[in-house]
Amino acid sequence: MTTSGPDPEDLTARARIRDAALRHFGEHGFERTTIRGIADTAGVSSGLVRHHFGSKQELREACDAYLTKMIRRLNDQVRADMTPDDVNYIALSRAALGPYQQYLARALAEGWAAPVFDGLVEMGEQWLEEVDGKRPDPPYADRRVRAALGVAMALGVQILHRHLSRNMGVDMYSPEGDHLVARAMLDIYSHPMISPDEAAAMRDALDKVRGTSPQAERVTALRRDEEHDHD
Amino acid sequence: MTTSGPDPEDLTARARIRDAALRHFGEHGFERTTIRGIADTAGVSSGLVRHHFGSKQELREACDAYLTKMIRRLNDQVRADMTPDDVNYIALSRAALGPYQQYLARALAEGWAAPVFDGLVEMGEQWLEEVDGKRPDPPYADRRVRAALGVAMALGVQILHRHLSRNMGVDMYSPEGDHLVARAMLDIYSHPMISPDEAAAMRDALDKVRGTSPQAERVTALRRDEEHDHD
DNA sequence: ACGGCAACTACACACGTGTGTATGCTACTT
DNA sequence: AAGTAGCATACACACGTGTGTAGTTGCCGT
Repeated sequence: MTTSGPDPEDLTARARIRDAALRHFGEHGFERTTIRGIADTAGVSSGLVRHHFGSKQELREACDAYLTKMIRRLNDQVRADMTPDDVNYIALSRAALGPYQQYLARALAEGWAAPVFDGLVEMGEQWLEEVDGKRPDPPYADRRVRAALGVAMALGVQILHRHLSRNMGVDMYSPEGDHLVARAMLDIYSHPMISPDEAAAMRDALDKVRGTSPQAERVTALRRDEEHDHD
Repeated sequence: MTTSGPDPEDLTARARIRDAALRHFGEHGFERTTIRGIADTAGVSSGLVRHHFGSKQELREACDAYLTKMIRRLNDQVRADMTPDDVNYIALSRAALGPYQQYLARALAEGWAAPVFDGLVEMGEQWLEEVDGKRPDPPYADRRVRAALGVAMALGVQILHRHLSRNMGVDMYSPEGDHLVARAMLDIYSHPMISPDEAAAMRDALDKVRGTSPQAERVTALRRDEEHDHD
């Protein structure tokens, strides 16, 4: 559909604009991104951006829709040819999202791209459905909630990549950084951070107190302190 | 220091502005936040904001510094009176950050507030130092990297609270939502998502291939597909 | 060949917003 | 009582940026 661009090898202008928007939104966020900037990288005039996508808002929604479709396709594919020894579908997802990770992280952090998030949750849910069978004890919480939390945690790593890179000393997206992250993630995912008995105790405490906790006083005390010394 | 405001019960104007800025930045992000809006909620004129803090940028940095100091104090306190049965320092941190969670999440997602993040990593590192002793096997990765990843993951939940609330059906910051999240988090933290043997296999694979993986082809295939059907 | 439609551009407008400056006001000091 | 320093306000300017509109090119079907 649509006509071919000046060079058949190249993408159509509309696609180029979309890609440029993806990059700009991802790198600078929605607000700081200018339509003129997008048009510039796409090699078109700013008016054309408006011509194809009605407004800045609609352009972003188009980006979301594009990624949503991609996620859904990825979902189907994973669901289709998932083999037992191919457990680290996480790595596959990350690789597939590839250049759009940045945009995805930004958009999600800004509260948008809901369908994308939900798609990921759906994937996580399917995965949990399979994994839950191997568990001896029943899960504490609803599967969807756990899936959503898992997705949010995984995305947190992407969103905060700057801070992570700084703390690691190497860029997270460089080969070394990626390797480092993968190793650490593997370690985290394969080891419980809380022992079963501790967890049980905390669960009891959680279901019991529910309202005011002994920590509340401490917190308020902390905040009172801080008000005294000069800002 | 500084003079007392019109009402000694109230905070000084400077503090009120800072708090208002914290709220505005947290709710709407840096770009969408206007100085006039902050001044409005603080009950002062926009000029006064500029008078106290030089510019919008400096105001944000002041907010960061304020939170950094608070985090550091929290760090010290936790380090001081941490008792064995008081493992869930996470809940304490969350409670202490309280109304600033929103700001923190936004600022970190936008790449700022580096000292705050580093402070949290430091706390996580200390905690890991204690926990690592109980482990039978040596960790796969550097402690700081694991701490940083843990912090990023925990913060991801805060940053993506909107999406989580939507998927849970209740507001994450409501009592019910908080309870739900706490339960699920407890479940996640107390159960490894990957079994030890799987982890070992994946670790071997990870250290081995390193370069091109069999997934690469699949991914490119995925992306090729998507280029054909009309946008 | 020609009309029409879509792709694309250039230009201008309106508005929000950060920032600068001049001015009034209050409270404390000597 | 007067002066002075800090607190607070109002007003105006400059600039970026989203959006609207008119105009131009080029391709395709009849």
